[in-house]
Amino acid sequence: MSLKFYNTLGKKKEEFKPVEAGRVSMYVCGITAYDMCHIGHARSAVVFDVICKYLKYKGYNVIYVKNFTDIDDKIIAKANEEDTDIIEISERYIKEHNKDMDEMGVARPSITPKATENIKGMIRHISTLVEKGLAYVVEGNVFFAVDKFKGYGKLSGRNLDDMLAGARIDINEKKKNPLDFILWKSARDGEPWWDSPWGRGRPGWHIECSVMSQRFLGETFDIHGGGMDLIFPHHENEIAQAEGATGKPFANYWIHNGFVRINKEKMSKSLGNIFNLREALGSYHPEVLRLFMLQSHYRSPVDFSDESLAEARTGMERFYETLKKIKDILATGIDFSDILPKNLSGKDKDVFGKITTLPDRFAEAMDDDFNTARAIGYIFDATRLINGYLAGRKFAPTAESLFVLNSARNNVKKVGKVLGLFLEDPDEYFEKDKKREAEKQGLNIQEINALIEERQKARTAKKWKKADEIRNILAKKKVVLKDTADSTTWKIANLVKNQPLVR
RNA sequence: GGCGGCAUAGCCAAGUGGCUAAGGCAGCGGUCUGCAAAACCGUUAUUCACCGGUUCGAGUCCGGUUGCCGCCUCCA
Repeated sequence: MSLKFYNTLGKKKEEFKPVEAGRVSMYVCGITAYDMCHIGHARSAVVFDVICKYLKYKGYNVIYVKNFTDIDDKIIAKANEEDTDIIEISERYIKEHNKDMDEMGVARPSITPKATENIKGMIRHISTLVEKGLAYVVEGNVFFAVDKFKGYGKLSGRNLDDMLAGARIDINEKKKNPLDFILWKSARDGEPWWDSPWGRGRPGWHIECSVMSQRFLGETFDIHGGGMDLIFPHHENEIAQAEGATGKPFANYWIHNGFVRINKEKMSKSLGNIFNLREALGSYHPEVLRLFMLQSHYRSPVDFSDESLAEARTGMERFYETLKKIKDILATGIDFSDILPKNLSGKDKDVFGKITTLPDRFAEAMDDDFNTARAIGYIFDATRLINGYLAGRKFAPTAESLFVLNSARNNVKKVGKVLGLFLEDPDEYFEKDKKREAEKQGLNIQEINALIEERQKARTAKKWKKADEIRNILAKKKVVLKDTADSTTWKIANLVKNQPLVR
């Protein structure tokens, strides 16, 4: 099967052909380290995490580079505010970023370069552009001359004339063309600086990505990614810088993820609706957040709300309920090590046959522009199949059925791993969920357990009235009980609108 | 002003020329259960914003209309 995905450069889905067979080189624009991550950073990270994991799942050897921007106006401003230096600021937020992303189940990229570790490379690159006549120096600043690079605009689908006609370009006296962008900024007082052929200064924003990607991946590499907002000007400028210097194609494929909205509004600082990732992780299991994000296509906008996240929690519960049932049945310890697929018959054979197609269906969906939404649909199908098998009157734990359930679980977990889902032990998952929800809704777990214990006594004595009374008390607190023959488990129902997403 | 995207059931959401328009949530009916919960079964879009066109055939392609959104300034 061949992988196709949407290439922003060609504006259509294209078959993926790596530069070097069996290897994929991928660069994604990371964060500017000056503040805590929000849910939008998380979406981008999850999207490219899944893409990277899927490429590996397909057998590619993937080198994934994601940078940290650690020199920038906002970092400098923050450092001044706190009377410290940019290193301390960027190191702090890189640490926080890593902490959050680790919790989100985002695997660390192969290489995470920082801009300040690549200044020499940037200076060399800028020098090349100046030598080639693509850049010019004005009072210690170096600008890229946009009209000297004929491909300018090919990624974002613009042309210079149209852009010049646009009203919102800041006029900088030093620029020959208002669309020219800065490669090297001369240092102002109190700013960090590096020596360069043009005097003391620091790099412009775009140059770092051209230089760091090519340093680790070569002049031409496979995939370059980032958020949709980066298409213009950032990625357009990266192409101009890189191809201008080398004369060779830069990245062959460009992938851009869609944006996050909060209650149907754009998430932005001015609207004050930034959904902080640390807070999100306090309110929702990371896999709930991932499931929600991955149920939409990566290029579509995704709209966070407490309702939509509550729905995702319900969905995640469904998966883990099934995984829990399988776990419990497997715990009976019946030995199924001698069972072969050809020994199966009837329902066992039927379910086994269907469940083993899951990885193929998963790959079919993922090969089509990383269609995680469709892939998740197939996992829901598989879940219903397993639950139906388990709920059937004829179901009994036998060597054959344990063999089938074990295969089912392996298949679900195999594809789940690519999406970063079902990584938790089911009992762990529900324990964590209870704790998190109890805290969110101000409930005391000890109290709940005490009431359940009291009710259990009533139940064994068949005092149903008393048992129902306690059920009702708990129901008012959104505690839902689940009775089995000799015990009771519980969970907390979704309580939407109690907890505003963004305060 | 320029460039681009989206519009599919109550809600979310797949679907990019052709078998019955995935899947989830919510709802309803049933099975199971002391009662519940979960699960399962059944049910919920003759129709894909609207109007034309291309085609044997369109949610899917083309043109237009309406509505929503993003980028063009730092932004994932």
